[in-house]
Amino acid sequence: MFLDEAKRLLLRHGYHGLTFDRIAKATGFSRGTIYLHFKSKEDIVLALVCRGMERRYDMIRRAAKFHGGTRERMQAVGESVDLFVRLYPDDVRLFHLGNAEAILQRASNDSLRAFRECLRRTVAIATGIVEEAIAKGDLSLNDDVTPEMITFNLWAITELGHSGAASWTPPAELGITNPLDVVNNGCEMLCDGYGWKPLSRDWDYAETRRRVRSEIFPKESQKLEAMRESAVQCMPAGGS
Amino acid sequence: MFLDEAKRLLLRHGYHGLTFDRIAKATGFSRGTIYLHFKSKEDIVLALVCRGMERRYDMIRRAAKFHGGTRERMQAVGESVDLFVRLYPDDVRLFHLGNAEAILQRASNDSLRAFRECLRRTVAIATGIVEEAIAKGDLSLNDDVTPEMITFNLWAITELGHSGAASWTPPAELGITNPLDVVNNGCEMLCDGYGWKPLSRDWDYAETRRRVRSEIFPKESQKLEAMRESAVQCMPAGGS
DNA sequence: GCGATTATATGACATAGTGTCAGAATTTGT
DNA sequence: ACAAATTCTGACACTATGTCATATAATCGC
Repeated sequence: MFLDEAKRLLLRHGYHGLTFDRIAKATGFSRGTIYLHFKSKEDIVLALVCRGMERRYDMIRRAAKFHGGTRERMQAVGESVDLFVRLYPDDVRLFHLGNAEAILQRASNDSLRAFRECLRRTVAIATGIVEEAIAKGDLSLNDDVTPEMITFNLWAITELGHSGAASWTPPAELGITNPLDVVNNGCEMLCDGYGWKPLSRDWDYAETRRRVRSEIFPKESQKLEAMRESAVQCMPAGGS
Repeated sequence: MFLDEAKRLLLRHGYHGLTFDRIAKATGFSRGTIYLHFKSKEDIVLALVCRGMERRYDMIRRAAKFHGGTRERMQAVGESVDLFVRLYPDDVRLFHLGNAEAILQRASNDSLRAFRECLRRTVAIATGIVEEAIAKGDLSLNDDVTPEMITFNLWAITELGHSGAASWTPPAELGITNPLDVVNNGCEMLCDGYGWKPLSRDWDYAETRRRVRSEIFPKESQKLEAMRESAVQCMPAGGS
């Protein structure tokens, strides 16, 4: 498929290295043919982003069904994203790459709509959990605070942390050694700040995360373990 | 200057609308001349971003000197960024536009270094305040939490909130009506979560923000007021 | 099986932007 | 007033884009 080849080229050569000519050469079709499927190269990039976001959405949706308290379920959502980032770092890089004006400006309306729709659905899951927490009394907000605000802030920490993990400007260069831990800690502290019960000091959320992995994502966790092992075998003495 | 014209074109026509030809036409110089100053159009964009970031850095530095407790000073930093976003929304849009692989991939090493250096300096101010808070006992962190982590999470909320405010994908489309309030609330709750004293329930941080405005940014606040008034006069009945 | 219709694929063409460089124009120093 | 240094130019070679008349292949009715 065109998309797979485009993804390969994009990851290998970066945005400016992805051209219709190259995709044509690599797939054996002519340039004109590819134009029948995609309006522009930016359209291809956004299509790739959408494909990855749908996969992430599926994982988040599964996580949201975790059997536990509302804050545990939000934690499960966080854990699913963590897992996604570890399993598909390439997709995370694409998310960041695609979320730029240079791309969105030229993408087709259809792709753009699909993209936004997927984002909306994804965020809605989190907001649903917040609303449930309010309904159940685990969380109570001031009048000027909406459930969407909590989602947005959790989302910001998560998104920027993971973007940075994969490709952001000064990666771990200054102070941040493990972005995934930072994200987790930030979300936990933010929920504590909002007084979302049970607070982190009253509950072992690390244990919750382990349960999420074993109960909801056994296959994914296993795959991750396999990846880790093969990575260790590839470079046993550590990098530079 | 080339940069001013480039900024105008970039804001009006977007990334793909900015070309050397247009800058040349608009400034009266030839294309070749502009190439003597900038390696590529991406280099121009990054130079614009740097210019704006230096301005923001200056405001943040001034804010960090606010006379008050450590958490108040962090609040002052947040307020300075809030002010910056309101005063120079165009620059915020450029930050977001420039922070993309499509740009960074092609920028010159010099610009890139300047860009990172400015970011580092800016973030360092915040981290310094966190460290001082720890030293003074206003804040105490678990062993596995570093000052940089707090900075990073505050930064994530701020950056993404403001990016969204100016140009991000689903703007206020779903749930978020005033991104600046969201950012402020998120930072406050995050600090509360970390237990940074005095907690928001024990201190009137809205009053602190007012003091920051009048004591450190009187001119800027006045300018903002003037902008608000002229905006009201331009469209007195409100938009669609 | 066969002609007709529809879907899919092609590559040459016109257009637009990039980056370079030998040499022209201008400024500066004396 | 003249040479040296600086600044600027626009034509050139190149790469990529997006389009479209035409060719090829698949599908369908019979």
